[in-house]
Amino acid sequence: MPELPEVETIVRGLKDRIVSKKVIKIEIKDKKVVSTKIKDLLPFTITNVTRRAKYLLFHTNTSTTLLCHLRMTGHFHYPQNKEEVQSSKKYLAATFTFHDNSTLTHNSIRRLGFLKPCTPNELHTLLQNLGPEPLIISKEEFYHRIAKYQTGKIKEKLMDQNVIVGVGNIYAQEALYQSKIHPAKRIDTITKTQFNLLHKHIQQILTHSIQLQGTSVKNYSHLAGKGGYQNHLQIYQKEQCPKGHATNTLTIAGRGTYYCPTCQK
DNA sequence: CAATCGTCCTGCGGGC
DNA sequence: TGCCCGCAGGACGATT
Repeated sequence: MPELPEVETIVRGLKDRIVSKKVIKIEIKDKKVVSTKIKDLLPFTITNVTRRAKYLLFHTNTSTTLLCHLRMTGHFHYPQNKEEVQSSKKYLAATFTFHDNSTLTHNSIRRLGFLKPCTPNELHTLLQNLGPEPLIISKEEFYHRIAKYQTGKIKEKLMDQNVIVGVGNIYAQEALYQSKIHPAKRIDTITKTQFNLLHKHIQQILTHSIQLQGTSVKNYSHLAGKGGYQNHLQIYQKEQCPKGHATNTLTIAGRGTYYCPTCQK
């Protein structure tokens, strides 16, 4: 469920807390989620934490970078007291101990994500097919990248990380609602004006959500608590749209999709 | 070539 | 009350 704003919030929180810290010990509890090869790097220093698409990158003072994808339910804890230490043990995948004795845990409920070391080549291979960042892409490039899939459904391509990154199920639905575009609308029936509107709304929604530290539905929380954008959702999991029309649901690319048949054409 | 399907995984909610 | 089933979904590989 973490999409761009949630991952960005987590990255900023980690950056503030662990950059320049030296990792002196790693305990791995879930080998499926956290690769034991990370231990080969010990000891190492975190030199930066960055985001690309929905991936988190932990840069180190070695040539190896730790790559993490949270998938649905991955999260991090940087506990500050005994109570937080206790809650960081739930769904624990790994604990990193720093030279100052503070700890960072990686946790995962559904265990679909991963955290693993990558050489520069491996990193390049894993990330090379990703589309452009939605907050940087121009409206012209946005149009051209999507418009070539003439027969596809618009929501499908908004969520396709090879077309444009960072937008997942929640923000795709919100952007389409605000742009008054039906999520299953064939791409070749969408006008240039509608594309421009969609581009604008995606940027506005993602920016607003980053300001509010993301959307907290179900399992997401950033390092300092819950986000605030869930209070601004207009269509996702709503029975009525903001104008009071009854919503419908349908499945697109295997994902539940809410839309307003009155507002979205 | 693009579109669709199955897979991974566990918590949760509905139904009986 | 308790159990079982199916759903939730991001990304990727296999299949159509």
